[in-house]
Amino acid sequence: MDRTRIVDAAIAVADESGAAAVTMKAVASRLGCTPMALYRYVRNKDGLTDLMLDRGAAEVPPAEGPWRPALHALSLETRAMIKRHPWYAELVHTRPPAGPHQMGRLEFMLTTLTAAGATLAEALTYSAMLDRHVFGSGLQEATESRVETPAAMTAALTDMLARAEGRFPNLAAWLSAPSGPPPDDQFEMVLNFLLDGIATRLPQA
Amino acid sequence: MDRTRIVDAAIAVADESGAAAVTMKAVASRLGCTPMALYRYVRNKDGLTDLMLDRGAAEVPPAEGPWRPALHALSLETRAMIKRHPWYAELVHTRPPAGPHQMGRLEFMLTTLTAAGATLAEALTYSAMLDRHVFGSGLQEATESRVETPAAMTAALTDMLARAEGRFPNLAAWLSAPSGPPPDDQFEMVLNFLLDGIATRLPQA
DNA sequence: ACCAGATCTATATGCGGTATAGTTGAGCCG
DNA sequence: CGGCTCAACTATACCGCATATAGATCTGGT
Repeated sequence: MDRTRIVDAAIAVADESGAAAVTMKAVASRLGCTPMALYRYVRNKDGLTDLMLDRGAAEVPPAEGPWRPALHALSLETRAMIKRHPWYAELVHTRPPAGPHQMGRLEFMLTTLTAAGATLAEALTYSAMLDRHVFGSGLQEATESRVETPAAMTAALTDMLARAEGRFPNLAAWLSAPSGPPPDDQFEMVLNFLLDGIATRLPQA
Repeated sequence: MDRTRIVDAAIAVADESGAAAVTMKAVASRLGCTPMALYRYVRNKDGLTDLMLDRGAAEVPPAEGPWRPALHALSLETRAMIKRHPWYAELVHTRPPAGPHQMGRLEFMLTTLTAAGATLAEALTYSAMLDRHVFGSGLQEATESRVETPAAMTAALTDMLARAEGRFPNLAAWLSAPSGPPPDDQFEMVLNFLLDGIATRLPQA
């Protein structure tokens, strides 16, 4: 029994049942021990969360090359990681990003952007901006897939239409016939908005 | 005693002590009653959260005019509301936006964008994108102001530099001398990136 | 054989939300 | 005016959570 196995178990629980299911008891019972046994290897639950988050960050490979394709790839890789681990988007906002792989990932973004001519402060702003998009999209999609089950949506719709006769025509129209590009395309589009914005602020190469 | 007073009390608690401090007991004791008394007026804690969120949305005035200034103003007004109520950014991701004022706000964005030539699906995509930025920025700033107290930052910095000799030079440089534009300017910059992106996709007027 | 420390278990505390079962008081009806 | 009813509120209890504290067990070293 060691840290690694505990984090493995915690991630397994989270992958299967969501961030809220990660309880000390759940992790312990998956390892066949008592909850208190975990505390020999982990300071407390926040510490376990930190380890989970850093493990997620470790799954994101950096990409070499010019800043734009590199950051584009990093964003997609991060998004892919979040798709494998939807809990990541729920937890990342609850803890500071102090794990070594999390810091390594940020350091990579900073290096890439400063190499392209950004100041350090600008690089941080841009990195935070990209991460907000990546994590925010992930969180929204995770939330939607949990909340917008057809039954709930239909119920909400009926309720709303009944109560607010015609006050929300656009909303009602969309709810009665949801449409739009798939999430990956939306993600890509906004990512390009952001990268375009960065491009206009970098010194011309 | 009625719903209004309960939501007032809950918001007061959250304004003073953060979202986590909003407990049924805390709200009740502020009203001088027992926690169970609240359940006569509120289905459960999620219901109270919904009411708080809708009250926040009610504080955001819509803006008339062409789509770009209108959405720009709406974003700034929403940001201003979040500054008054930092808990908003923490809670908005935990519940579906089903309150009437929340729906009204979204309906306003959809109306504005479709009037400018966007399809309904595009309008939803753009609205979600803008909200991600507004709420994400708010959340990040709220989190930072709670976590990045000088003491904690210095501790983390020292720790990190000691352990990871030179592995994160950019990060270390910034932590030892934080710099950069104020949050409002960063917010404004990214907002303009997003509005620029929308502009390129709308049919030319 | 025995001790010390590491590892794990058992138990208990306190805080959440909330179900259930009173209790109280105001109005109404005979 | 006494008693009924119902709404509003309180008291208590339960469960699940993290985790403090105090054992128990096991293991290697002398």
